[in-house]
Amino acid sequence: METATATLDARRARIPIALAAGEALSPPGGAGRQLLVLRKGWAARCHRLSDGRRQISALFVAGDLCDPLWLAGTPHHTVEALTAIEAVPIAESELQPRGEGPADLVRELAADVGHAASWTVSLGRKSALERIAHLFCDLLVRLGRSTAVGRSCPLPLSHDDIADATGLTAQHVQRLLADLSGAGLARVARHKLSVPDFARLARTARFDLADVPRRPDWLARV
Amino acid sequence: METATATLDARRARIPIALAAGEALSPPGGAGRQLLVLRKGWAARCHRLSDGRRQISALFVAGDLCDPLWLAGTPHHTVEALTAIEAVPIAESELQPRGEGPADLVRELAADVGHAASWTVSLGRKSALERIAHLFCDLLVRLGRSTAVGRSCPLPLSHDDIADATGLTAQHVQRLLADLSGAGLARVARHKLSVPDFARLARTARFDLADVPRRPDWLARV
DNA sequence: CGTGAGCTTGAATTGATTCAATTGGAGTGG
DNA sequence: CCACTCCAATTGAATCAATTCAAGCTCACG
Repeated sequence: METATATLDARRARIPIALAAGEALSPPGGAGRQLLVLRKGWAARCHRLSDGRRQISALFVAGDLCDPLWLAGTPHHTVEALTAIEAVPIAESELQPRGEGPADLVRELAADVGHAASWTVSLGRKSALERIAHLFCDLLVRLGRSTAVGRSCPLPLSHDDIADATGLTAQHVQRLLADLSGAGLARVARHKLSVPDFARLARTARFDLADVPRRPDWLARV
Repeated sequence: METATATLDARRARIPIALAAGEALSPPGGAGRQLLVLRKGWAARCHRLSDGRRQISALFVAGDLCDPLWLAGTPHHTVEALTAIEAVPIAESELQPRGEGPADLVRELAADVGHAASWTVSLGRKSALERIAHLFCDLLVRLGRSTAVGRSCPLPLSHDDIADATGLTAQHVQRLLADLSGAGLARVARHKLSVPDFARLARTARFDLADVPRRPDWLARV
């Protein structure tokens, strides 16, 4: 009983980490390997080639476990805050399944593998327009804005960010955003994404809902 | 003591699954979720878009855990044998960390996420030539053929397969293989890949060894 | 042998990039 | 309140990488 209370207190005492846009996130130190649970803001996992080309391989939004890749060993990438960030550290040991706990880190990571695979499909076989539409669908779903008919969500991404996530150039992104807007599929203005008809956007993106990992409840409670 | 022996016997009694080239692998039934450890042959995780476009998001070779994605839930992809296959089932429970066991499935999956990210970078930001070179480097390393200077490995992939893994067309793959061969970087003939100078190929591919998951020892012992 | 899948080659086309300005908007300081 | 700056967004033109379409070719296998 005392131990349980102590643990609870320790959790309540968890100190949030705050970062400004542009700063880099790194695995918090402390006993054992640690990850972050993103509370507020957006972050991106960035990879840079020797000649400067950049690719974003994952976007993190509030509620996401960040960064699963830190569990694999020496990171060869950076995680950059795209907006002001607030995050709380969580030890790997707290994420392991134990006793009655539903802490299914394995399922979470497997879902991440699936999510990464769907980006692979997008980058490998979809047209530029489909890729951007796919990205928007993915984000709407993950932000929990996909159940209503008229949908919108914040989109604190520059054209450069979108380009680096979709493997395009910022100029081409700009042209395609104009196309999407003209077709009434999606409109981006002032860091806000509006999608009048999600199903139609999903169809043009050939987007599959099953590819997006649903967030496990236990993560929100740590 | 008796329990340990029984477990050992059960493991020895594990019945290998054999499949011919072209057949589809599926998660073996039985108590609990099960995966396969590939013993012989090659397989590919394939995704198909509604209009027929195909993307390969992972290649599996002997020793690989196949398919981690089965742990995530309803699979929305297929795993196809590219050659004749031999594989043994393994229960998820056997892969969980327990007591003294080093069965670190979490680390394994995290490494898979990293591996997927490196494909994302490849597809998103590398040229067609770099992508193919990247694929070859990746395979050489995973097949354990990367430590010598003159290297070669079996390559039971058609141009179509390579194209679907790299997001290109078979015709373009053909032209680039000719280029690679002409540049003395890699030669493919009769289902065999030969690389005279791995370091040079890795450099043109901007390939990073750290992106390739090293196979944990315990997997070979199940 | 004959046959067909996979490989090879060429020419025309397209989707996306690159380069080069120009415009717009938010923030700063006078 | 207005100039000034800076960065992001927009637009156009030229170029390029990769695709598409269309033949042939080769060779492993029945």
